Amino acid sequence: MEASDTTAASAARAEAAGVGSDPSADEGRWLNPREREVWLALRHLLWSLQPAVDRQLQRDSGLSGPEYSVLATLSEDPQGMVRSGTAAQMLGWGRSRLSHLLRRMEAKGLIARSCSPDDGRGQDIALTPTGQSVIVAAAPGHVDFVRKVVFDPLTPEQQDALREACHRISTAIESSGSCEPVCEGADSDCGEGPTA
Amino acid sequence: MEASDTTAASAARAEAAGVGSDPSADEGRWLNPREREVWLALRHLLWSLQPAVDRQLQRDSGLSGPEYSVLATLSEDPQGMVRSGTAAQMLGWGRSRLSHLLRRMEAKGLIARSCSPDDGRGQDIALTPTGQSVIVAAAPGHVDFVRKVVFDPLTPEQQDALREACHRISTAIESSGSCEPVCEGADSDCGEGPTA
DNA sequence: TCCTCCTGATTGACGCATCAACAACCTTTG
DNA sequence: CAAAGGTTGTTGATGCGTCAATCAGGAGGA
Repeated sequence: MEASDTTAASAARAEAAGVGSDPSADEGRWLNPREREVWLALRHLLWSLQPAVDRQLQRDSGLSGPEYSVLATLSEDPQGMVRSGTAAQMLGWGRSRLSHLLRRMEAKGLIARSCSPDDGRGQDIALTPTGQSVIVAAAPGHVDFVRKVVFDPLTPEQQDALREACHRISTAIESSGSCEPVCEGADSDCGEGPTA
Repeated sequence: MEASDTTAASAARAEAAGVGSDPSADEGRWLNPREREVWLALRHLLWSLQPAVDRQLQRDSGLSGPEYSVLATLSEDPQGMVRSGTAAQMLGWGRSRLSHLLRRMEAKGLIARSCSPDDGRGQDIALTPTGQSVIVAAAPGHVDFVRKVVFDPLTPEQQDALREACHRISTAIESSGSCEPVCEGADSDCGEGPTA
């Protein structure tokens, strides 16, 4: 199984080595065994779910996870056309990240970029027919996969508990400072389609 | 908030566009609103927790997340020295990934590599004094951060529910095929120190 | 011994994310 | 109108992960 890193053994070793800080001071310090199991389970999920989703998309549709997210975002828009910055906000990404990705996706013929008529700085991102057919073909398999790995193994009560826990942790992260990319985005409603 | 991609609206649009597959056939199809909330919450966590942990480490200790994991793994070993392949297995990583990372870490003076005496192919990875002091200095802040964002906002019952949900999803992923890197690893016990 | 096969580890190419400039374009203000 | 300042988006450098190819060392069989 994976290495741990949050409990007491190596702390003792660390302090024995003479560099650790005061053992009893500061916060609650190391995780107890029960907490450690929680953390390991969560970290394991973190390390496996996203790659698994990406793999499924790549294998079945030739799309990377981020590419799917962009296509899905566009496909959900009534206009089928979104300002670059708006898309970045909807996705909770930085402009730079989206720009790099859009360049690659444009080269693949998945999306098209055009200067916005009303604001010369803006870029309108639109789905090409290719992109349209790719996302439409990819979505059902993606949703099936999510259903299979996330929803099928959990009871509705467990699902709700998971949602609540995720919310609480996300909130704690946001109020802890160390975030900008994901947290800056608006908390408006979001589309309803083949969400990545 | 983020784009969705797993529910019905864009499906309708997709099918209206004439490329979607049979609407009523196949599996359970799109997520309902409740499920969608669960999925969005989970995905939000996926997108925010790992980066937040990485940021904290980078800011407070100048370490990347993976670097911390490697140092922690080494610091937990009684010998303070681990075979490269063993470490890869403990971390649930591919050899290649670890090799690239070790090269960079060696350049920074965090770890040292030496050929294994008994098996000429093997590499013994050891903590340098620098690496030792870096991990010892980094661990408390890392654990504090994990405690603050994951454990403080949850009741013990919620923590257990989270653990259970993570386990179930991870299991589903593993039995769904699309994984190798994380899942190949042994499920033996794991260390106890400053787990990343 | 020599050949084959397996395993351990490295390398190079590529996709992707982040950060720090930078360029282009509004918009506000004097 | 013109200068200042804020947006919007792009670019280049760098770090990181994956994949496929490769090299080096060890183990078993003729």
